[in-house]
Amino acid sequence: MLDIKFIRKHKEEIKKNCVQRNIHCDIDELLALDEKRKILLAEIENLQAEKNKLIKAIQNVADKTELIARGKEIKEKLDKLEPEFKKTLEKQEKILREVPNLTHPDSPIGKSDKENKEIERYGKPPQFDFTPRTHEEIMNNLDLIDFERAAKVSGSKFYYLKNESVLLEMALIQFAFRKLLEKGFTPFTTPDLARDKVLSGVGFNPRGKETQIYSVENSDLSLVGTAEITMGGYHMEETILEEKLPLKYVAFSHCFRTEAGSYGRHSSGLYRVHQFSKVEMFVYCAPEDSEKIHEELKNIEVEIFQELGVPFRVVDICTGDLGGPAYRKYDLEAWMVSKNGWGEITSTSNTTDYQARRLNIKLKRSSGEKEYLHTLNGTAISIARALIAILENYQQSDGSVIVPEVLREWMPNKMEKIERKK
RNA sequence: GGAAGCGUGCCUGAGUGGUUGAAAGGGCUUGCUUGGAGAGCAAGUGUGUCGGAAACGGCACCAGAGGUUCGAAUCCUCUCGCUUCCGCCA
Repeated sequence: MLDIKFIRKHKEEIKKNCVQRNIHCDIDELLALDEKRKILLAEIENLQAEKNKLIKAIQNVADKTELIARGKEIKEKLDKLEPEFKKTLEKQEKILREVPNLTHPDSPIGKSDKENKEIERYGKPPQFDFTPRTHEEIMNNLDLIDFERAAKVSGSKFYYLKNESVLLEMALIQFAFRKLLEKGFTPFTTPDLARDKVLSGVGFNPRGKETQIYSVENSDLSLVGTAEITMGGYHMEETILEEKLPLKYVAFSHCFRTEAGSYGRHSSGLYRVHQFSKVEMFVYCAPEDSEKIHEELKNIEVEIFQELGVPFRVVDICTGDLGGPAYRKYDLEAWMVSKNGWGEITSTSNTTDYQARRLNIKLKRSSGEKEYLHTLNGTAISIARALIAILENYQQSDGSVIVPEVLREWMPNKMEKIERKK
């Protein structure tokens, strides 16, 4: 959420930003509601001031009937104005929540992911001297996954991992946590459900039409789509001392996505599923540090996937593809046989104070001044996507798969290769 | 899940309808005192929002949302959270 005062002062800039980010919201309507809100507020406050004076006066008067009558009048007026004020405020906030964050000046301008800009590339897409398999074929062949029975138990796009893929998942988690611990991050596991107000604070719309979020009936809880939600909510309604920043957290959680409306983007296998595990980085920092830390998060992701040894590139996400909260976003995209191209494996965003304002998280300077802090998030490893990248890039002509060297220490007997069971 | 109790400022804690934005103590800040520290003394010490160049002033806030009343931290309802007891359970 942006500061309404900022929007008042930079109306044209905000409108232009909405257009570039391909988000439709009526800024004129927003400002009109804001004006109305302020007028109503002034009226209400004047009445309340009169009321407060009356309350004091009434105590020193013998015959209270006249003043009580006046008090009743004031009350009636307030009873009319207050609901109107509330309604106006709600309308205003509804629009305000839809206004996207400002955009980093270097973010490429563009309408869709086609205009994202590649800024770095590591490794080369593998040259196979055989017909490479998709991860789905590999996993079926090596008995690493069971979609059919998951469909029976939970529905389509759910899966059981099985055999070595389970071990790989745990190895990836261990690998990611050790890496982040070395870099001074504090480890967490988080709840997999969160209150709707946390979801919307972080920037997710839990119960809208096109929501990606599963909600629990008869409760205000939803299954989290990412640990960004629980880690962003972690410090909500708090003020953090400047000297404690930055707070660097790494969290494991399960992630649940309805993938509603994703039919046009059909993909088979593990690429787009209803549930997966993820190790997520989340940072709270002072505003002046967020750009630098965003680069750090990107570089950590690069380091992780370089060590995992899969070919990938880094893209700078263009305005039309940024989503609401992000000021700037980088994705890592690995080479995938199943996509015959690049597929997203991580994403890191600088959301500046957009989430912090909604979640009411401030920092207190040593001077005593308070302001909203900045939040950032980034994927360390998203297991399903990482499995795709590893299996498809490490596959051998005989159908086996080499285990990336950095993962072997977490595998039983330092397993080097996943082979077909006898 | 059942029962009971509780939720006040940075902390402890008073306050059960009216001059309480809120006693008292602690903490913290500043000044005095001291060779220095401590003790002591004095003053100050919330947030949000609106108006204002500022000084300052209005309004709101005693978990949150509603209600009763001329008037609510105080009464009523609901929600959230915490504590204790019982039940259940990985």
